[in-house]
Parts: sequence; structure tokens; C-alpha cells
Amino acid sequence: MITIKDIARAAGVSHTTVSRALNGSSLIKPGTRERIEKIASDMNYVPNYSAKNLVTRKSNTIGLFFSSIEQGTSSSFLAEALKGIRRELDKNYMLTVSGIDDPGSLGSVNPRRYDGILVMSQSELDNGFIYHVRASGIPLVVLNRQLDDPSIPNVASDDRVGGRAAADHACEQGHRRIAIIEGKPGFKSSSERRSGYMDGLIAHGLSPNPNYFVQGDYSIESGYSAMNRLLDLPQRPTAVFCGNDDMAIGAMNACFDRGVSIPGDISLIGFDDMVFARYTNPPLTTIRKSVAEIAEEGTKLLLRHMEHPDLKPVQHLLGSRLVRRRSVAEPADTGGS
Amino acid sequence: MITIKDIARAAGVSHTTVSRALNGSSLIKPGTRERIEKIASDMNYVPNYSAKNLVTRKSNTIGLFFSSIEQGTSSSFLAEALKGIRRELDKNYMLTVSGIDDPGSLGSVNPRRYDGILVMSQSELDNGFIYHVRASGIPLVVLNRQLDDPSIPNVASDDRVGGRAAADHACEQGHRRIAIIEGKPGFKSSSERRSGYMDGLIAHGLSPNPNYFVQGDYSIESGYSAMNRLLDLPQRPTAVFCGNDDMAIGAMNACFDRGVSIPGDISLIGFDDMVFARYTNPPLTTIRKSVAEIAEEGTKLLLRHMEHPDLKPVQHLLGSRLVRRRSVAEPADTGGS
DNA sequence: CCTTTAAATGTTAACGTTTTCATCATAAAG
DNA sequence: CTTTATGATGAAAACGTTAACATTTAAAGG
Repeated sequence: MITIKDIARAAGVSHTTVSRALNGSSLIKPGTRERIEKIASDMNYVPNYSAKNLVTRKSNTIGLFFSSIEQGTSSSFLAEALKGIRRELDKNYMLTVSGIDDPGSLGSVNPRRYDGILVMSQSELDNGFIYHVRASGIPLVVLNRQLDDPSIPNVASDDRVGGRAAADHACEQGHRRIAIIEGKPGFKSSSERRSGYMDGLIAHGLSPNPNYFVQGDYSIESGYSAMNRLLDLPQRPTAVFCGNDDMAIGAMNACFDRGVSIPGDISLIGFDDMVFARYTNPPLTTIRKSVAEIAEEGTKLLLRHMEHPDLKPVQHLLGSRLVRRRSVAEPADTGGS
Repeated sequence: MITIKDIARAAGVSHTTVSRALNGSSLIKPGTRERIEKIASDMNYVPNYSAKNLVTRKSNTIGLFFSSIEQGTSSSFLAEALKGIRRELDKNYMLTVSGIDDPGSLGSVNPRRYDGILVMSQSELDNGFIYHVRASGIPLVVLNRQLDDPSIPNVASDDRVGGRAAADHACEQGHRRIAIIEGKPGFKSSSERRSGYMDGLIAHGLSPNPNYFVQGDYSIESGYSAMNRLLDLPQRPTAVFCGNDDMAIGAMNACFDRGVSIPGDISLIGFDDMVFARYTNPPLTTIRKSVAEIAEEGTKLLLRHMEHPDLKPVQHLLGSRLVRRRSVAEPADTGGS
């Protein structure tokens, strides 16, 4: 394997000069630089990053840690997140991906291995890990989940605004009996989406009906059973806001199974706008939240924190907006006009 | 940051001894080892991997390269793959993820950065990259796509067997007019699945009807339009084998839109068994191919090749089998019994 | 032309490990 | 008791870079 010393020899200069030439130092004569660059590329030189990192005390890698990498459904998150991160990340950064709960994840977190860490978090269970990273002194940004602790840089979607948009839309279509299938209890996203939903109801002069709050846990199955409970109610809702698209799909399946037509009998609104939302039957009206965008913003933020270690942490909430498809109609008992 | 020299000082030995003790060398007195290990852990020592890698000429990282990381649909692949890889990978290996077409991917491929490389490939477009890796001398396994070149270690699903299983199932249900929506032209997986499909037809005494081969490209949209073409035929097929689940979903949507009932009017079979296959309406009968399993096998294989550099490359085809759900029924014009 | 200053290059040490080779005990063998 | 082997430790070099400091070269000023 060829090193800067080989190049130095070939160019008749010292290896320091080569190092400088290759790293764009300003104190190299343009002619010399070009000559060295030419030789380096002719010789197919690639730098040894271990050596480089050893002396610069960097690792050139940023780590993405994922909660519940073992979980099935929200898997498209990962691809999206990667997409967003890569867009922002300088091309010679390495990006590693690990599960927060992978054995060894905790131990691997040290400043020599990571220049910065992104945590794609889904639940408060990740807090232990997050604080461990914080304690290690590595620049850190938490993605995807709204944090209560303002001392940690954080990028997430504005779940409350999204919930509000969903409720508003249902109200504007004329619905008055609007239920909600809630996300996992204890999750910030669940409570924020619920708050937004209630905001919307109240803004339209509706008072929330306790029967219309039913618990889910963000899984397809939970959406299915939650919807069944709703359908068992003596007075069914005419619209249901589901805490995420997965549950909306579960809810749809429950309706299919019981012969309830969407949106004829019941309107449905999801949250996330995952790829398949567009291909359900009927296509799902939902709240778009862009994981890629969150990841992108988060990466920018992380990079800034890496450069300026004592930047003030901020919480950055990205807008979420309604995308209308065909799972919402006017309620039957309100009539067409 | 604390180093082995600090530990050496604290223990009153040389740093060499510390290095040996911490790396399980056999020439250290058990007592000394324990003492040193205790001190190291008390001092919260973590090794500097840059230094380590510099001298051992390893990188301790394996790279996963993904084709079309920018593409939307098959995104759940990534999560699955990661799952499988992590299961096999020693906990202190780093795993990086990059897109094959990320700028800089090619340049980053050098033996100092990766001890081994996994390519999750979807198309022949990746060949350039694959051969570049091979030329660099890094141990390599190509996942997910069946390779023609036997000189590269390869793990994929047995697409032909899967296609055969799909056709067999349709035949056994009594179908005689069975169409296929093919995958992307030029992809090995497309032609293998088609071959399997034809094998099945022929084994049941059916001769393939040219009208029943229609082109798709693995995207949802292509499934949609392909199915429309099939529905326009004067004599419609009674069953359709789709090259993957995405296209099956597109096909389903086409049927919905034209009021064609599944499986009442037409039966549908997919390929992949992605998460949502279970939640379409009706639930999709499909061929299960486990990406996680492929990734797992591939990682094992890679690890073996890293240890024994001149192991013979093998091609490993993993079985794929039918999972019956509710998108297939007996054909209407054949009658119930 | 000589001095001063700036620009370009070179020397050497460092980064934190592992590894080769040497040294020193200690125990076994004579 | 010596010698010899062996088991445990240490010293020094090496890995491929960058960085601090020193030196040379070239340009400018008088």
C-alpha cells in the first residue's frame, strides 16, 4: 500500500510537503501542488485514515443510532433517515448505523469512535442511551421525538400542529363525531397529536367525547382492535383520526372485515404519510411528516454543533401538513349540502 | 483521555504488558492480568481504535452498500438487512451504510477503511461497483441478487423456485389462464421468476400464452398499468402472478378502480412477502423471501472469507416458499367442485 | 550587493497501539 | 550449586499521518 512517503520520494520533496499539498494548505506553491496531486493520483494513493485520525483526534465517522431496529413496521423510517442524512453529510464522513439496544452499543460510544451522534428516537426508553452519549461529551442531536429537556439539540415534527390539522380537516368536512385512536401511551408524540386534535375540536366548538378516545400503540394490530372498539359503540363516530398510518391501515382492515365503507360510513385520517398511504383502498388522507427532512435538518444541526462545541442547543419542530386523498368524505347524516 | 501508558504507570508495569494483558495474550501471569484489567476498568479505559487499526492494518468496520438508497419502495429491505447482519456481526465491528451511487462511494472503497464489504444489490447497474470492490481486494459478498459470475460469493433467494411455487399454486387451485406481470427487464430476478413460472405452467400441462406476459418494472405504478393492460384483454386471465409485492399492490389498485373483485374475479400472487402484504385487502398470497435471512447468511459467509482469504467463492440460494392468504381462490368459470 | 521579510519547504516529534527482540527471573535438571 | 530451559516482562521500533519548529529560497528595499 502506498503512503505519502512514497509520493514524496517520487516527487523529490519531503512527506510533509506532500501532506500539505494534498490537504490544501495555503503555503504550497501552486506548481508543486499540482505536480504532487498528479503523482498521487497516478500512484493511486489513498490516505490511511487510521493514521490520519490518530493524529487529528477525529474519527471521521458519525453514528446513527436507531431505537427498535428489531421492530418491523416503521422500517421505512430507516431508509428515509439515511437519505436525509447523506444529503447533508460530507462525502468522506463514514456513517454507521446501530440499534440502541444492540449489545455493545453503549460501550462503543466514545469520542474516539464518533465525531458526532444522531439518535433516531421513538420512545422515552431511549433516554438512558441519550444521556450516556451526552455524558461522553460527543456532539449529539436527537431526531424524530420531541424532547422535554431543552439542553439537548432536537429535531422533530410538530405533532401538535399535525393533530390540529387533522381535526380541523374533519371538522371542515362537516364531521361532529370525531374519534381518535391514540399512539403508544407515554410517548410524547401520542400526547402531542392528541393535544392538537383537541385544539382542533375546541376551535370548532366541539367538546371532546370521552368515548371517542381509544388507546393504540402505533402498531397495525392495535389500530385494528381500536377500530373494532369504536365500531362497537352505540353511537359510532363519523370520522377517526389515527395516530399514525400503520394504525390507520389496521383500522381500515377492521372496517373491511365488518363491511363498513370508507369513506362512505366512516372517514379516516392517518399520520406520517408513508409510502403505502397512497395505495391503500381508498388512498389514505393523512398528515405528512417527512423523516428525510427531519434527518436532514438534524444533520445540519449536528454538523454545526461539531464545529462550534458551545452552541446553544435548540429544539427545531418541522411543520406537518395535511395531504388529502380519498379516505375522508362528508358525513352521511349531514347530507350533501 | 486515558491510554495504556497511564494504566501502565498506575500498575507499575510497562505499557507492553498492559497491551498484552488487555488483549488476552497467554504470556501474562494471571495475577498481573487481573490487576491490570481491574485498573483499566476503574480508570474507564477505552482503547483508541485509530492507533490499534494503524498497527494491525485492520479497520474493524464492514461496509454495507445499498443500491438505490434513494428509491422509495423497497425501503424495508434496509431495515431487514441490517437486522440480519447485526445478528451475525461481532459486537465491536462497526457497520457503515452507504449508497452505491453516493458520491464518493467508489473512492472510499479501500482496504484500509473496510475489512469486508456487503453489497445489497438490486440490479446489474451495480456491477461496476462490485468489480471495483473485487479489484481492491477487499473480501466481498453480494446479497439479494443472483450473480452470473461464479467467482464472487453470493447469497440470494431462489427466485426460480419461488416463481415455480406461485405458478404451481395457481394451477392447483384450478386456474388455467395465468398471467405474469414481470419485473424490471434485464434483472436476473425477473427472468428467474419468469422461468419458474413457466416451469410450473408446463409441469401442469399448460402452454404459456404470449398475451399473458406483461412487462413491469417492480414499481407500484408499473403493476397498476400492467394490470390494466391485462384487464383490457378480450379473454382475461383468472390469476396473475406479480413479480413482487409492490406490483401486486399496484395491480390490486387497478382492480379496485375497475370494479374487479379479488379473488372473486381474479386471483393475485405476489413475491417478497413484505410487511404490508398481510394488510392489503384482501391479504396478499405471496412468496416469502427473507431479506434478513439472506443478510444473515451473507454476513456469515463474509466473515469466513475474511478469515480465510482464499476460500472458494460459492453461490448460496435460499429457499422461498408460498404463504397463502386470501388473494387466491378457485377460478369462477371452473366452478366450486 | 547586502539586509530584511515573506514564502516555500524540510526536520523532527508526536498520536496510541502492537510487535519483535532482548532481558530477567524462576524453576527444573544435572 | 551451576546450568539450562522456560515463563514473564520490558525496550525500542514501527504503523502513516499532522503539526511545531527550523531552515532555505526568493523577493523587495535600501
